[in-house]
Amino acid sequence: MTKQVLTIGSLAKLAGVNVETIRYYQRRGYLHEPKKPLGGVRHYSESDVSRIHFIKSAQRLGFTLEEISLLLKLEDGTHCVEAKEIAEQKLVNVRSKLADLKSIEKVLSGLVNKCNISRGKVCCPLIDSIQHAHVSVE
Amino acid sequence: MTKQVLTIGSLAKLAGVNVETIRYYQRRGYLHEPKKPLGGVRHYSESDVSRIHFIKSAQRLGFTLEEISLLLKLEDGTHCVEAKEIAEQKLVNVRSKLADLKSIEKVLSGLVNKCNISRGKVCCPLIDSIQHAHVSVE
DNA sequence: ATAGACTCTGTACTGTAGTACAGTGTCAAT
DNA sequence: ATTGACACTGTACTACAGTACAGAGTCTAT
Repeated sequence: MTKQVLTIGSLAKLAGVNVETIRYYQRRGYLHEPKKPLGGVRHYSESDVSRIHFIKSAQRLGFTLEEISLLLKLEDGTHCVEAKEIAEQKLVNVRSKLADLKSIEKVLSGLVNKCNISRGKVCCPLIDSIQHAHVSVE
Repeated sequence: MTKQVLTIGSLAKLAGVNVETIRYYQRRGYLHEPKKPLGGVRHYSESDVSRIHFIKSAQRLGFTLEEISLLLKLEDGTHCVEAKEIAEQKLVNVRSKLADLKSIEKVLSGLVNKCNISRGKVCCPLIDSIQHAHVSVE
């Protein structure tokens, strides 16, 4: 891969994001904004592509941009412990969401089933259940 | 339970929400706004408490307010099929989120583990992994 | 009658992660 | 030399689900 010089448009295409997203990341400080050569356009490089890939991968793992920006500050690789702590925290977080979703799934499929059972009745058991049951997710 | 007359404040307390939340629901049409007696304050009833409980329960099940408002329009219980369809759609949705979270969990715990293994090394395997692996959630 | 609590109305702000767009400038090809 | 495609700057808007607040009115207890 040659060390190509990229414009914001080609960077966006390579990284698979919108130009506006790049500008947004720059505004928020997640991505540096290269100096603009007088009367010209800014140049970007492969490392900007990597950085955006990093951000996008981390987002898919459920990190917020704020958390990702923390991780990016540890990027030099000498803050393993801190990075691990952030990831562990996130893991706890993900597991709790997972548990929530599991009980939601249970309740919802129960409701849908109830609906199947009482075909033909006038009163909707689903709405009724949400109405009166203390549907809880704990 | 006596048929008490409620002010917006006591309704809020009973339903466990903020006064502003009630006003917000009214603005969005999720809750009716009772006529105001000339120079007085609006009156609410138990049925408003139920409605808010319904909304809150449905939110815990992952419905958005928009979807809940659909369900509320079917409230009379004669639209069971429609309600069921909405719930089934939501179930599909929940299951897909569940699958996503499960793979996130897997990747994340893998990363945290990697970190445990390579104690003492300078380069952080977690950041490195997110950087180079094509961490994907599919 | 006056203080304090509550209500009403309307508008603006919050966070999260961007997207949209107007107006201007620059560049490359025809 | 002009057209078309980008780039730049700055601002405003989006969704979602509320929260906050100012300024006015009203109700209740003392």
